[in-house]
Amino acid sequence: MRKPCCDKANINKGAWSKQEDQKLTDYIRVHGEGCWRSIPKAAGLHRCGKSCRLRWLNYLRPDIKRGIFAEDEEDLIIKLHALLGNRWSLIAGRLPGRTDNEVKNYWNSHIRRKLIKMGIDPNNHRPHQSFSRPHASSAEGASTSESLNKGHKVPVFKSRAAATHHRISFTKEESTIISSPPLNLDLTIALPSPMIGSLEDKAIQNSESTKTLVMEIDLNC
DNA sequence: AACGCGGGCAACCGCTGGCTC
DNA sequence: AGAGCCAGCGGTTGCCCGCGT
Repeated sequence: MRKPCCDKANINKGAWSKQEDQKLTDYIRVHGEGCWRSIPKAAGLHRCGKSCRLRWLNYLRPDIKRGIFAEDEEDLIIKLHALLGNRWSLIAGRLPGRTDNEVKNYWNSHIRRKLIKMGIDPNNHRPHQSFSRPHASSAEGASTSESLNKGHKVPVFKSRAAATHHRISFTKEESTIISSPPLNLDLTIALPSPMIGSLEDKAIQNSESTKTLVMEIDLNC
């Protein structure tokens, strides 16, 4: 049995006060991030380290972009979700100033609903009734990280892409998936391709190497 | 005006994987 | 080799607010 990450008796929970935010911000400005476990004590906060980390990363960091998502950001999230599944931190990494929590919330509250309305299964980005793989169809409602994170979903639809170039760095794994059949980005139905299966396998084989490749992708396709 | 309901968001919880000893 | 620690991640929860009745 693992020890709790902190002494729960002396720990504040719930919403952060302005004073707490200030203490954490001041501390990190002076000492920088890192060693979250020791930060609460050092900063004079009655919070657990995890809570401090979350507050900083999702709310207090100076480079966070807040407010509504632009259309091109939304398009990018959809495309990346088709590629990466529920790997929110990876998706957020491609959206400067956005946090994984924000992206996740936005997906669950806006995009997911929107896709369902359009008759697209948000879990596999395919139309609801057809072409659903057995393991994917079970994901309706509660999708498990197992089904989404480990199995790579292949992009089979496209949004009305904002006609912009995005300079994004991808891991080898991601770029393997991207590199061949070109992203069908028009919310149209793509027939399952044997090519795609082999690419998925290839991607999994390559996943050991996380060496990042920097590539330009043209989202106009 | 009061109430219920649903959406949005911040925060928590528990698991995982990497690292160290 | 394996046990323990830690940061990071994704899923889930709970609160708040706006809207409809």
